[in-house]
Amino acid sequence: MAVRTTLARNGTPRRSAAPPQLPPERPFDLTGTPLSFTRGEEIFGQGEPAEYIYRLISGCVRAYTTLNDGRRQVGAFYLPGDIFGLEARSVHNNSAESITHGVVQALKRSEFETCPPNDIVTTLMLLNLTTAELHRTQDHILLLLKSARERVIGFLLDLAKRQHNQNEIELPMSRQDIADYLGLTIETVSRTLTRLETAGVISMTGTRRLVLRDRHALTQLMA
Amino acid sequence: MAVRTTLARNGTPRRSAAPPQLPPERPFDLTGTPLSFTRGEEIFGQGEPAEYIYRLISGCVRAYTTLNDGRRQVGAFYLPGDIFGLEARSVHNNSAESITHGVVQALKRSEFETCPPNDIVTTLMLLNLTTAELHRTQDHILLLLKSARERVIGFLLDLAKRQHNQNEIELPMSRQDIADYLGLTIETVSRTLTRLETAGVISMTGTRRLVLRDRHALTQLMA
DNA sequence: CGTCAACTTGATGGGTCTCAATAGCGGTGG
DNA sequence: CCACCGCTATTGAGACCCATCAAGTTGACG
Repeated sequence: MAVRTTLARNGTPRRSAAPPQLPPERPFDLTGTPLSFTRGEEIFGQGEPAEYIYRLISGCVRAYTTLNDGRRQVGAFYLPGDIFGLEARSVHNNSAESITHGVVQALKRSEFETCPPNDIVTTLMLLNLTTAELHRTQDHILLLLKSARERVIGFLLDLAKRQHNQNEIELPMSRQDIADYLGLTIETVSRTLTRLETAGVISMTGTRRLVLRDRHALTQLMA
Repeated sequence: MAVRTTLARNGTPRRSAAPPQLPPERPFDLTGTPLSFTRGEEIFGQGEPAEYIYRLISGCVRAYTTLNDGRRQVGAFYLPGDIFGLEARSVHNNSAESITHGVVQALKRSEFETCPPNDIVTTLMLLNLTTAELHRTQDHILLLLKSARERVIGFLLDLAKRQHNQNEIELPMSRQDIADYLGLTIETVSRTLTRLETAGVISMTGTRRLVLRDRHALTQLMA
């Protein structure tokens, strides 16, 4: 079995902002207290009580699970505008870390989940968001069934769509992050990118930056 | 890439009971009109409007997605007591078929989702159920990352836990179903079961029936 | 007992992992 | 400004696991 991915990280710096103070009874249109995080900082950890839901304002966040054999599975990358932390009931079964410097808004669950008057509207919104997250996770499963090339292409196309659907893509995450998201090794990710570039369908304009040269060919290669 | 799993099934028999008539405004403790399904019958299909949520009374149900290349991914097996159809927003992105003869209760979403007085309590329950389904899906991803042996063992242990946690397991589903759930081929599933039996940790007491002989060893093999 | 589907078993090849070395990049200090 | 360092990414060679193709076996049912 595969045993090599990112093992337990060396140091996990702590939160860099004051604990959140949110105005009560205001759902997602609120301008809650922004929390600032730097590269590699943990936003919440596996096993911690799930008091908040988060909306990403800027930067990029990875949600991941650490397996008992030390491997890491990245469940999702979140980009500005995305809401995360929904998978939790009472405690988080995921960890979330900031990949870049970034800002998130935190929203206290207890303040709109249980009792009226916030009631139905917010809870239905939560339900919709959670259902959307469920869809994302199911799509992720479908990606994991495919070949390495298809996984990488699927990842790039998804990222392009979420980054204003342009052909220039920023990769805020490392190769290891991508590999752990796609269930591959960094070597396979790297090789696959090289082959795609050799084939002329993408161009690497930096290790964390690339251009989709031939979207039609890319979608063809997904078959 | 893998291209061989179950292709589009030959015939899909239609529903065998009258359209559901549910007493309005009663959530999950209701005794709704039971619908009867036979082996291979479709309960709902990809793309159909998602009017109902289902609770399985007896039998076994598979939820699956058909990919454009003809492959099939089984997302979940449901056993008596399980509630399914939650992944849908307006239309189903999954199909659900009865594997055995079975009975389900259907519950109309529109009757408790939108407006009071059913409001908060039922919607919160829906939210909890959907979150639980999200967890299941995330666990499924973790299973798909492992080796064939680990996937099969994980599948068996999960099934045992859900079947009153006894050591005798019924397999209501075919090898193809298991393979499509685990992202393997039927040959690999079959071989893996044979090897586990040779190793003495399980005993096949029929093609659809087996006994866990050594749970400790099985959990060890999961690492 | 014959037929068909489901399952098992075998031989082979390919895709990805593993191990290992090299190259590139960003930061820091002389 | 450049040399050095550490970390990340790339590239290569070999091994292994699982898919594929193909044949045989079992079981259900008329």
